[in-house]
Amino acid sequence: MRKPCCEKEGKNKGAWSKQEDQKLIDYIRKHGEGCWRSIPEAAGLLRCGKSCRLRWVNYLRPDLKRGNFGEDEEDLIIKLHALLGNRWSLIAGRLPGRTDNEVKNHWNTHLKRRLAQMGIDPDNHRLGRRTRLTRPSKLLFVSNNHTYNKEVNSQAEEFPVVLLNSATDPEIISNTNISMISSVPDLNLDLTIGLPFMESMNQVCTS
DNA sequence: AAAAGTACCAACCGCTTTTGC
DNA sequence: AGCAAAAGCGGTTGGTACTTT
Repeated sequence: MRKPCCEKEGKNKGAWSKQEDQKLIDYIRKHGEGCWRSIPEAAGLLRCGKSCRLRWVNYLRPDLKRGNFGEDEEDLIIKLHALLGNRWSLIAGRLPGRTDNEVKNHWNTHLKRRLAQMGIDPDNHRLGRRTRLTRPSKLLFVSNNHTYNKEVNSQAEEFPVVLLNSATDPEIISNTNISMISSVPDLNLDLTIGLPFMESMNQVCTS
């Protein structure tokens, strides 16, 4: 049986009070983010270190943006999720002032549903069978170094970008009427993972 | 006006990874 | 190299606010 992360008897749980927040802020301003396990006692808090860290990282940090997500932020989350999956900390790292928890919550409550309504499977970012060929849409392919925009059906209806992340996706490309492939600004993602299907994408785009 | 349903998000839990000895 | 402790991460839960019936 795994030991609890810390001794929890006598510790507070649940929502943080204003006083607790202030104690943590004051302590970290004075001493910085040292050892989380020792912070509660040093700061005079009846919380475990883990809870303190979470409260600071997700809510109290001064560099947090808060508020609604902008369209550009949502686009970026969708793009990054297609590439990285549920790697929330990596995704949040690309969104200044946003936390992994915030990004995860926003994905689960807004973006996931939005994609599903568009007929896109939010888990793999692929169009569902029924919608694939019947709705005009704009597809965006992203690799480490390149992005490719593609309109399907040539009708200019504005759809948010769709990302494909599987080696089997070029099948979609060959089955649809590509009217235009154009380069869009590089995202400078600096990602280390490789996407094998991009080789065939390059062939499609240059032929 | 009240009850039921839904949406949102802060916080927790437990597993994995990293760090220090 | 191996172990334990600490930190980090992602999934899930629970409370609250809002909306619908």
